[in-house]
Amino acid sequence: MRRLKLMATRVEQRQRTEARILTAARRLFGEHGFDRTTIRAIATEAGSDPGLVMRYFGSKEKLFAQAAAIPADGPIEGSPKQIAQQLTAALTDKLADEPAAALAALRAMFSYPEAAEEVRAAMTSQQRQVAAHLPGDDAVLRSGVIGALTLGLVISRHLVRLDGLDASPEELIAVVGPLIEELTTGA
Amino acid sequence: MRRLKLMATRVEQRQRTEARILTAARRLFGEHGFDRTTIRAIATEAGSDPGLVMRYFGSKEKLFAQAAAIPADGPIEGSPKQIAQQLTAALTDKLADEPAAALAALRAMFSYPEAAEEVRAAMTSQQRQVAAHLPGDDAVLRSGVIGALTLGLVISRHLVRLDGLDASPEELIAVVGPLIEELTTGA
DNA sequence: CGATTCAGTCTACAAGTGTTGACTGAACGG
DNA sequence: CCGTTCAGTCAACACTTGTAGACTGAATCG
Repeated sequence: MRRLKLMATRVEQRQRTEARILTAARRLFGEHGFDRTTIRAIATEAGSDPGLVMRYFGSKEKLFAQAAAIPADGPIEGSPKQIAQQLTAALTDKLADEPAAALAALRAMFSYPEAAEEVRAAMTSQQRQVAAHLPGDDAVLRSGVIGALTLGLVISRHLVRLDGLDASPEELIAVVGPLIEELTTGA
Repeated sequence: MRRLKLMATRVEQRQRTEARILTAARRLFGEHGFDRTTIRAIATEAGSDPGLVMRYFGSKEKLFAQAAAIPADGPIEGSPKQIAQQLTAALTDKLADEPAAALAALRAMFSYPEAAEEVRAAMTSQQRQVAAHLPGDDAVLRSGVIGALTLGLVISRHLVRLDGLDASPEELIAVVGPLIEELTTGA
């Protein structure tokens, strides 16, 4: 083994660098949005080079697509009350920590059309699943309101940092949970 | 009167041109956000010239500040139920038409810090007013949720154009109204 | 070991940006 | 009527951006 302990094999090195770039990209896209985040800034934060970022990810748009993929929620099924519980649990997660990738997508959504489509697709898909299991002829509308409420809460807490929403996730759920249950059952 | 009927006095001409620029700015800022809207595009849409836009408004940021001012809602007062009614009425307006200025502020909010502060200020001010009139020791939290719900609905309807929220304002209010009343009274 | 691949660096370019300043002609005020 | 003001136009600037390509040296492989 001629290799020093600080060195690594090429594939390891490549993976590490790509990972560092992706992490930096998520953080910066999430903090400043798509347009205000430059390839140069990402490269600097990752301790790398703009040219390398381009070679590894092809373009700024492709890098964003990889960095800002929205993690899908689990499947939705069961009775309205069970669905309410699943939605509430998912919301608790979203309120608890700040998923950098989703934040990047959310922040970019309003200035970068592709990101808007990403968010739209994620919300529409979930909404359809939910609506299919709800009673009442306004099920689609009610599930849409659930989506809007969720979106508003996440944005208000993580992006706007609205006063009053900086409570613990449990306190928030104590207030919002009943609303969601009401929306699912249609009372 | 030497002046032709198509011509106008200087102040008239100036006011007209400024108005055309502001209208164009609102539309483009609202549609594409702050960064992706160029002074050149605004000038072209207004049938004017970039240099003129600069001379009249000083800078792109100042133009945005004038174009994207958020109209304040009326004062909030009365019993919780009255407040719920006032909030619901204000929400109906926001859902009915698309106020170009507010949309511009909303869309820019996530990539342009000054716009975020504008939205934050508007929401915080309203939230404080509301919370002061609500019962319960979680009044601040509940009024925050009202703000988040409102924000989520406006964004989902006008910016994301989520399926299911394209109902008439009355249908939407029929679903959301009870939630707001519940949040104000604290049931 | 010798040839090749490839991670990483550096420089340069073409396009687009906000912004400035000079210029033109018509409206204005005395 | 003449000098001044000012709306509107045009061309250029300084700068930043994404991106491409040449180059270097170490890891890889037969």
